Amino acid sequence: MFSLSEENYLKAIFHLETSYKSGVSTNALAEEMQTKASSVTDMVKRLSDKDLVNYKKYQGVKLSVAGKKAAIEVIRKHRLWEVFLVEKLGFNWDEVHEVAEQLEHIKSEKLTKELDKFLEYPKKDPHGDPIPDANGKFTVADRILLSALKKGESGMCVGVKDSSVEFLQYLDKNGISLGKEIRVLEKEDFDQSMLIKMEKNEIRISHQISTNLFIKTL
Amino acid sequence: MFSLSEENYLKAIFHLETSYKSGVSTNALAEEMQTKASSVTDMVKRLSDKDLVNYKKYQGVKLSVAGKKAAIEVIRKHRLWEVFLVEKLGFNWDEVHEVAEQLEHIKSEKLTKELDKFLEYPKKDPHGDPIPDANGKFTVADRILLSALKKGESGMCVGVKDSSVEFLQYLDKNGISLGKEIRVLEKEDFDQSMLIKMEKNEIRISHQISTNLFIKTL
DNA sequence: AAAAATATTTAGGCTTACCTAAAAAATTGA
DNA sequence: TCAATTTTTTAGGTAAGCCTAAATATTTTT
Repeated sequence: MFSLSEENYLKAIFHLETSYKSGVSTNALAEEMQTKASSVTDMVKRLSDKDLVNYKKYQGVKLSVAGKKAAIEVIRKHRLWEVFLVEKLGFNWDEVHEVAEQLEHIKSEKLTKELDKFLEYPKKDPHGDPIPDANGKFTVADRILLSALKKGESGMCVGVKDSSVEFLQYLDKNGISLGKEIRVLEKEDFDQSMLIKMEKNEIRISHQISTNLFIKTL
Repeated sequence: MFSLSEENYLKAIFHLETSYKSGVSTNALAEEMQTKASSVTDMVKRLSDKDLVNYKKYQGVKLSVAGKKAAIEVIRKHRLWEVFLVEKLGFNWDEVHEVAEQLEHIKSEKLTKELDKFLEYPKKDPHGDPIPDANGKFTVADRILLSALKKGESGMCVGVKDSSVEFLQYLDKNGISLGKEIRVLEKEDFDQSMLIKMEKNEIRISHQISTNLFIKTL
């Protein structure tokens, strides 16, 4: 079994690997883990000794097959618990992350399996991210950023890229939630801000907002 | 907040205090924690520095008010999670302890509160132990050991003293579960073994069994 | 291509929570 | 009571996971 810290590193590497194709750099990992580069080098060596990552000095890390499996298992648990918190305990989507960060480390195959069943095998977490199945399989839905839509185009809001409390509360405040249809009424060339229409409301949003909302075109 | 290890020590001291009136001894704590006496001395000093226990060299430890509050909070979470596992996820009563040992350390007041509500404020865990309320209040039901019953007396099975997998599986195998009525048909003077009647069955049980079953006389 | 800047690793320390071995205190019992 | 036994504490060490500061690689800039 893996320690809490090891699991968090594996998860972080997994997330960073989607952006950094050729190995995750020490600094990027340090940033993600909110720690110092020297601590990262320390841990990366330990993970490498356990064959959870492939690491060559000065060249960043990549998850091994075993490391990827472990990372996906943690992510699966994280997202299942998020669904539990929202669907069963009435948490709001901006309140679940911190608690799920703890729950994701509980070690019990039976617990994960039964929780999955209890929740009726959900495919997405409350932020629209896919939940890996018991074999670690999951498909990233074909979705694009709202910022990629042109004036006049529309789609359905299906996920958030940033799951921070601040962003989620901004969305709540503006009535933006998953499943709603969005139409781009105007797009400003200067700062990429948009005027969008959701149900009856017209909202002006900045580029930072539109690059953190996933849309599925119909 | 307290570390996982600190919480486990507080819980252990709490449980031992019910037997050891005048301070829990270092060796007893070491036994309970499955560790060495020297490690206990180490930790007890740390807990004392944090005013969670009162400790004087060679005189054992007692929980302070703060320590007792923390211990009860952990026990409350442990027992709520046990109820969740049995009632919602279909675990058997012999499968919940190990997982609850992990879940009891999750830190989120909201989670505990909402879980309690979701479970409809249960008063007892699957082993018949009382669940402290949000203020740490709980009443130990008036219950006695089956071994205290005399020939011809009867009562309802309301709890187990030993929650080990082995004991619980023994009970399952013999059809003994909480809520059932037990009548003492015979009691052997020599070894204190008993012949008991439960529903239609007569079962012979050893003293070790009867001293681990709690009974409520009607 | 060399200098400057940046990224990464190494060296040495710290804390928590454990360990063994030895010392000291408390208890038991002859 | 005082010697033997048991209990508890102290001393010194270990591993994980973090830190700072210094050294070394790599990359960028000129």
